[in-house]
Amino acid sequence: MKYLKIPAATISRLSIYSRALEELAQGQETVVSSKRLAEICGVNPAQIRKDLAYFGQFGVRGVGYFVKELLFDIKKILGLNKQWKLAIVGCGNLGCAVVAHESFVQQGYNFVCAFDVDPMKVGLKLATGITIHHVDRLVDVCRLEGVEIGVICTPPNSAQEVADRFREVPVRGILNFAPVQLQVCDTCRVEHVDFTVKLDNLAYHLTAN
Amino acid sequence: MKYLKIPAATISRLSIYSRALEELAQGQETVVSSKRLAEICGVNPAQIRKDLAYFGQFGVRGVGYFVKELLFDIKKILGLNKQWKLAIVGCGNLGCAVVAHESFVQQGYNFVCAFDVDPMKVGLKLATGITIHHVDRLVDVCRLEGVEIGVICTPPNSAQEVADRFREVPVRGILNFAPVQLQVCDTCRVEHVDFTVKLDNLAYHLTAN
DNA sequence: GCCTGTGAAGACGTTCACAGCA
DNA sequence: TGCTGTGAACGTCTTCACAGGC
Repeated sequence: MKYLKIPAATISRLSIYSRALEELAQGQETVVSSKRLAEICGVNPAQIRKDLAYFGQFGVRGVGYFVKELLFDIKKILGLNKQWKLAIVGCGNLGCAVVAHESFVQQGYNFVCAFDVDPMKVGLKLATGITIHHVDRLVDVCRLEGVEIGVICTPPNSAQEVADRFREVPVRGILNFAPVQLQVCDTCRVEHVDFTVKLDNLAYHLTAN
Repeated sequence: MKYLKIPAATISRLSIYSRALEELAQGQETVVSSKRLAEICGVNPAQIRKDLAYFGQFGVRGVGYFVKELLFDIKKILGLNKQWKLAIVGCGNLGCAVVAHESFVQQGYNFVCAFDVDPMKVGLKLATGITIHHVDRLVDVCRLEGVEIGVICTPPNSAQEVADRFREVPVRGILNFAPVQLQVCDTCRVEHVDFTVKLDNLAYHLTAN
């Protein structure tokens, strides 16, 4: 596996395919062609075959792909065949929404601890039962719990500080919801969920013509 | 303007540049070079110059760009020199977080109405003062308010239905937070904010080596 | 000397078209 | 016949390198 450089877009699409396959599996479908899957996901059939080809041969010529098998294989490629331990920082509406996000638990993403700066929130429990710690205890608690991925849902001006603490843990991956570019070291990967950029894209395209 | 096909990535970067310039302007900086701006945004300097070149000439050779002027120009390009009217559907944690998102108001994005299916929520007011309507009234209220962009924060299984209603309004842009591929007509543009895909990307890269 | 603006080169990703196989 | 797997063609985006101008 992974002999070649895999396009970033391929990984994102695998995630989409996995979601579509999950639907198909629930609908009792056993086989799917690249054409069919492509329609569901809104991509080119050749794209799907190429994406999969980076990782091996999963289909049967003249037939298609077995839904459950392919789903299993894609999840394995993505690293979803294990439980991930996550920490959330910032327990406002957004933080709560993220922790509660149903598809996360289902995919093996477990929030094992939560942090906030607000003394009023410290000690309270989130809906999932985890207790909110003060952000000053981030490094200790994350080490203790074996956190692998940090999620930042703080206001923009404290996001970098949080990232620095995550670095100290160390945490190897950060999902950042704050609208700022984070500075991190090479051993830490950041994925940025940026509402504003997406909205600006809409504004541009609705303005353009 | 817009003589050529503009790469989608260029538009997203303009949004990033605008954010960085906003920071610089607040820091009382009057001039910035493509090199400096590139460092802040984590891109190649030539990239910035190329991106801007699609829309005209904004800099001064030997000097750089005037921060405020460039900020103004980029905002105009993105269509942020007007107020946008948005509607939110789904007033759970995520919906509330989105409506309250500070940078939105600041950028001219105004939520003028809100909807939910839950009868317990209908009639309540959000923090910003807007009243929650039942989603059955979506088409009427959106027309009345002149909504231009719809934001979907519902669970995945009702997202398509909401998109269909938005189509009836009609709304020309949708920001979708639900983890499903929406089917819409050509005249409506969808931007998808997909947490799960981003997390899966992290999982993949933390697993890979 | 310094920094923008830009054609040309290069890297990258997607789509095509068909060989290979059930 | 039908659909996958894949080299080759194509198109797009990014980076380089330098001319142009302050």
